[in-house]
Amino acid sequence: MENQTNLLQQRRFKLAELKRLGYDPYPRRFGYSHTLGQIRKAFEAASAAELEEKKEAVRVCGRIMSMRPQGKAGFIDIADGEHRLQIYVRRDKVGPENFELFRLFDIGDIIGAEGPIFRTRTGELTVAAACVHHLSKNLLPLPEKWHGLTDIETRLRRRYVDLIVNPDVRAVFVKRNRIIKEIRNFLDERDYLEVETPVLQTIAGGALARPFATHHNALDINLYLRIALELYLKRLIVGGIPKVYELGRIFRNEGISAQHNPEFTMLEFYQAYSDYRDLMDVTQEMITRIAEKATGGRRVKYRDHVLDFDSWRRMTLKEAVLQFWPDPGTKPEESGLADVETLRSLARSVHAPFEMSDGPGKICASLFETVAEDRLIQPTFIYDYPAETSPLSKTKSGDPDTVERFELYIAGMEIANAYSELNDPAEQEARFEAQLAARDRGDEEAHAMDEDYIRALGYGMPPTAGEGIGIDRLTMVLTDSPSIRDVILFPLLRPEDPTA
RNA sequence: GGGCCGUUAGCUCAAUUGGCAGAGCAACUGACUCUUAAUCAGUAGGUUGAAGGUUCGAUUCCUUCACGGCUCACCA
Repeated sequence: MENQTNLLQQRRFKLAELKRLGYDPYPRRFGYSHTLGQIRKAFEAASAAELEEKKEAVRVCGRIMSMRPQGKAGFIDIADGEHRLQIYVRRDKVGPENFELFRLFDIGDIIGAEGPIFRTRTGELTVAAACVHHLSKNLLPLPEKWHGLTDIETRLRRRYVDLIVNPDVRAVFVKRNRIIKEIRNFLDERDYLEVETPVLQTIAGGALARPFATHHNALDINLYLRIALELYLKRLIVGGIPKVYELGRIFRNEGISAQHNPEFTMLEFYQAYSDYRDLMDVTQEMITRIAEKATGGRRVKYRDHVLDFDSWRRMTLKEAVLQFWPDPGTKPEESGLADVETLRSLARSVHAPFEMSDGPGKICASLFETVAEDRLIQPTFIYDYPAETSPLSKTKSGDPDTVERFELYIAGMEIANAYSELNDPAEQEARFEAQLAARDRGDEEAHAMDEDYIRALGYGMPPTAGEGIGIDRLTMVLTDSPSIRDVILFPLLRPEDPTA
């Protein structure tokens, strides 16, 4: 702590020196001629002789990343987070007064420089400073230049420092932005209308999850932060908007892990006159295009795997259970996956969790998660889910226990979830009643009754299919990121210990 | 929430069985006008995450707590 105080004092002293010498320590603006990227683009190809002939003067600015002083001269590297550029400062070029200013510079300071572009003997593109400017002071020293900042906790808590010293971090978030832009392009081209629906809701519906609770003072009502976008978007389908989407933050009061952050970004899109099979085709086209645009190809490295977006698979949930069954000796017949007793003994044999109150559908879903989910590395649609776990989905014709629903798995993670939307208000009401019964039995994540949503269906909703895509997880897959924290700039952490 | 692991200088890391807390970079002073992990000489920097305990002596062993990582549970 003492040392940090010393470092701080030294830098504060230099700040005072700037003032004493008549400089504004925090000037208001700096007019630059080029960004560092523009410098690279404009001059990277030019030879030393060409640059020498043109002597093109530039004004550039950025943060000092390293300094190599040499008595009456010195080199500094500045960076803007993406590009670096070397500045060469000579006392006989900038003059004694400006050279004194240069000598007050610290690594981490924000500075400007003006002068002609040239190449050093070693070929490095460099600004030969005619004058340097101090733009902002670094009081807290940056991490060292070799190992940088690696401590995960510090990187997340001080993401600004992480971004300064770890260029890969910025690249991830640039790619995340490209993914989101490409989603909008894809949907906008196809005439989906982007909308915004309430984050604050009196009933947190559309998914099975525990919500965050809050309170509105003037109305004196309890509210929840939304756990899904679904029910409002389907109200808009009722309202006659046949293709609609929202890209927004949702909030779930659940555990935190490498795949879960309490707030995360979801795309949900709905289209009338379609069913879940139509959405599989749309999804395959959309995800393949995004992968290609964001990564430059259809084969994408993810950890130890190469994901191939040219070979998608489709299989039912039951087929997946059978295909990935670990022990040939106990491998069940497909018919056995409908009988509760058989399912219970199968679940015990592979240590799949279940409750005695669970029906066959729920146990079958548990079997899937235990034996198949991790193995679904290549893009795979798993379809036909048990009705028990899907209160908003339409059942398959002739099979009331199965719903028209699929999930997309990539790299062992659930990336998307879609279904043919239940649009029969009477059946929807009955499904909500069944969820209320589950809630009474202690299931905190069971869906709440939403009378207004039933009423909306009462006005008539066309046959509709809808889908949610987890943007954070999709970004993980396309940026080779092992943790969701790598693709969220400021993931939720406990507050720092104030006594530390 | 459970289990395991971690926390030492601003950053990255050492420290023998429990026996003087150290290095590199950053910083400070000096030298150095084409360096790029610049170089050379010197200096300073520590309540070892916090609080207790055992001990002649604790970075090291024990207990509790804080924060983080991995993992399981839950979920997307």
